Amino acid sequence: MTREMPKTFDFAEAEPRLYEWWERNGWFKPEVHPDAEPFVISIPPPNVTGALHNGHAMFVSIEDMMIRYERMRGRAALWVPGTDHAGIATQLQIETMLRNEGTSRQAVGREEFLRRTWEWKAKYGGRIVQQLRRLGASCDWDRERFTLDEGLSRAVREAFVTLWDQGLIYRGPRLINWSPGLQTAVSDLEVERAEEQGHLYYFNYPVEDGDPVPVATTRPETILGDMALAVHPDDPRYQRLVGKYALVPMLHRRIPIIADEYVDREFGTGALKITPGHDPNDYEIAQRHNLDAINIMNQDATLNENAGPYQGLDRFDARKKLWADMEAAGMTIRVEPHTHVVPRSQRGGEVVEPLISTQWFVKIQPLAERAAAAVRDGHISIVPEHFEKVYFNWLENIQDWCISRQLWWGHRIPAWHCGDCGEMTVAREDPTACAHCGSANIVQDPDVLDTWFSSGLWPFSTLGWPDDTPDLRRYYPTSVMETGYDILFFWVVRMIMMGLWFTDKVPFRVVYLHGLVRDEHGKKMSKTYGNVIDPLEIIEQYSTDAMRFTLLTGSSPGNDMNLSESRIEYSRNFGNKLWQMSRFVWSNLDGYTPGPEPDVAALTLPDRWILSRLAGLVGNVQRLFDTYQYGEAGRQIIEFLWSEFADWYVEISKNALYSGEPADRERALDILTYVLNNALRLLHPYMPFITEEIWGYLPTGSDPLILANWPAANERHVDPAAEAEFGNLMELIRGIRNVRAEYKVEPSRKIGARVDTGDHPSFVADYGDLFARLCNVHPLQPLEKSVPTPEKAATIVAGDVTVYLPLADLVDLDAERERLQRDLADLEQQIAHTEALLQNENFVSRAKPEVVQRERDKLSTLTASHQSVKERIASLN
RNA sequence: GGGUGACUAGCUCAGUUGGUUAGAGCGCUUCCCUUACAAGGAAGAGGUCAGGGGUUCGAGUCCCUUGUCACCCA
Repeated sequence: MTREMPKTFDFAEAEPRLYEWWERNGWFKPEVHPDAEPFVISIPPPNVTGALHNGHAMFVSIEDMMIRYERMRGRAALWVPGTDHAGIATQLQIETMLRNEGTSRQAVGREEFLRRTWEWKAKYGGRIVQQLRRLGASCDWDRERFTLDEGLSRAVREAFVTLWDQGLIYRGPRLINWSPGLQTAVSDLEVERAEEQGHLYYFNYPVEDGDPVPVATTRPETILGDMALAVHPDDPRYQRLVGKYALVPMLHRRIPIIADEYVDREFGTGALKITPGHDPNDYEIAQRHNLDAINIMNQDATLNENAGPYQGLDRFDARKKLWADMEAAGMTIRVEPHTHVVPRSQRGGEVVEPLISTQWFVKIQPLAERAAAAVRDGHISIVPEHFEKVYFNWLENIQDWCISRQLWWGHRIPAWHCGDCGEMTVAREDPTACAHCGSANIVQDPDVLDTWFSSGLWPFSTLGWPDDTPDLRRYYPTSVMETGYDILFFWVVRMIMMGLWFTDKVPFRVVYLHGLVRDEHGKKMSKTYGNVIDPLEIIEQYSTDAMRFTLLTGSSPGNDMNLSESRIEYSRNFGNKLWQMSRFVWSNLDGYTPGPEPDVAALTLPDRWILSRLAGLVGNVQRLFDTYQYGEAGRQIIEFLWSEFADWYVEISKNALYSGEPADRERALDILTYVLNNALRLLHPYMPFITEEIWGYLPTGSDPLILANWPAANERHVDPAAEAEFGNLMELIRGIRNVRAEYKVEPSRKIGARVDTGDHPSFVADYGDLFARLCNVHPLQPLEKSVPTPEKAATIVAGDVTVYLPLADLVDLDAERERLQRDLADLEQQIAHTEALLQNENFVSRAKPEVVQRERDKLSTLTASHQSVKERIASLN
């Protein structure tokens, strides 16, 4: 070997270097396998001005693993990267910036505001993308897209105009969620509802020609918008009132008293004020009873002219003032503390007001039906499967989608209002005249589209749609959509709806959903708690590989993951272990040239054992990858490498390496490099950097690991007999170590060992050295059956092999008897269990033959051990 | 109110074709700086898999049910 392999892996130096090397050589591009079947993922586009968090780290880890795996399998793997303009989030950032400068978006105007936002994007837009690279993301950066770039904007227009032409987009006044702070409508999904401590206000509602009715409300200011009082039709308390009229407090507006089964007789006073303009349930009741709705609120949540004397007051001030006035008028009864559900904006956090506003909507039902069918008919499958139920449940109850936002940062709605005829012109190209009357007096609608409208087109717009591009033809539909379950409705469902609608194809065949990353005790990470783990800090301290491996092996599909630093440390430790075992192999390579694949016939038992275990591992990993169980696959790889390869095989190989026999050395190196080579390939999608670096030190040929072939299980290496026999050896060795520990034999003290080899006449010749190395014993001495067994010796039994450790000065015969009795009892219990199983005719006849055989084999081993232990105890008595 | 999931070792979690004596990390006990690795090695302790019922030769795993918790939707 020409290059010295350092004592430790300098990840901080190597990770950026390797990434740059891969990218420079074009290995992230699908063209490395020009004629292969494509495998495509569109990245969930992060907010263009955002900063990396654990959610990003999670999806990058999973998606990069999928991409690297498929690339190694020879597919034309394409991971399309990009970013999202994130309307509200970005606009908020710019507004904050302007506020800090002492100005505002209103003051600078729309054009200047957009200029500033693009400026900001140019400055910070690259940050998140650089951070994705730091995670090792093997995206094809030449295909990077941004939701507001020219091509994607055209896609948005195409989609909007198509839906409009199909009559699936309409504009009109509806009850929507209004965010007063952001001054925009938001969709149902962008509103978060949580229980909060508030008050329930009881008061007497005046009734025309009658006694007042007690009513309770949580939002007194909405009294000003009341359009009815409702009672339950079967409520004897209020039946006589139905058909009469009530008078709105302070405004004296006359409103009907109606009967509706929606009213809960148990809640409050059993009489319900109906405010259709400011409550979704009231809105529905009002529609049933043909009641009008009036809006009492301005866009900034102050009250408007419909609020009479309260016009101009902020909603919460109005609440106080109105209540004070009612109190003065003797109408109030009492105020109780009350827990109720408050809707808040997902972004701004302020209380969202339901109010009636003219907005643009997508008639969603036809799209939703196709989306549901695609999953129902198996054209798309969701992993884990139970999310399919969640998906259907949501689609069944779906409401029309409010797509207009009163923001400036986003795709402007391609609709022009005519100042002359009042008609609307919706067009792909900016029109100069009204399509209806030809007037040039047209003005574009000021609203922009919901960000999710453009993200809904992402899987095909990024590939060139609406143009019929080569990329679209080759790489669409994409293969897997991998993202967090928290945006299943926001994004995944909309991509499916829009994909089917505009391309007549599913946008992807598989939806893989991961869970949320929480802190080590399952709490949501938040700055206020101070429990945030910053992925970039983790990467700096522990390496990208450690971060990725932790996320990938610590999670299972659809389940939240608790991320703890101790787990990351463990991943780091494993990386070091991998480096060290590789370095050991490397340090023995001098003069070695890899021959053809190891010839099974010439191999020793440990060789056959490790190859068989490797073949089993590869088979298992394949099965697990096929079913998206990446976490379990990773755990099996680590287990194999650490607990089997390093702990056993590498140790054993030292005998062959240092024996002075060139053939032995050659053979051991064949196996060591073969196993390591395969393990590195299995591990590459999890820990791309350290595996690639190690690969470079081993005789692995000229290809980089990133382009190496994914391993296939070698059936010729499967050797159950070797596994069983070696398992027996392991049991003996562990037994000897155990005895040494129990009798407190100093680790450095070499002790004698005599062995009754049962049916293995060559046992001592074959495995003597192995025992000497692994449990520090003098060369094994065979013991003939006819010769009396050593007196003062500890005994270890495994199957028909018995090892005696003559520890005259240490062994206490009573203790030894007791120890053997424990073993015996344990064996008897197991024998009883196994015998019972085998005596059960149903088991023998109905269980799979291999299961029955396994039990039979086990019983015979147990019986042999039992026999030996019993004899030994007898001889000690 | 509708829906979904979770409950396994002290803590955090794996455990998907039902099949050895249920595993890991951290923590705990004892010992060891053995020439790849103390970010390590060796030996251990620790669980009636939330409770109950059922299907099955066999259940942590499938079904029903009760309880507790979490999340989503209204």
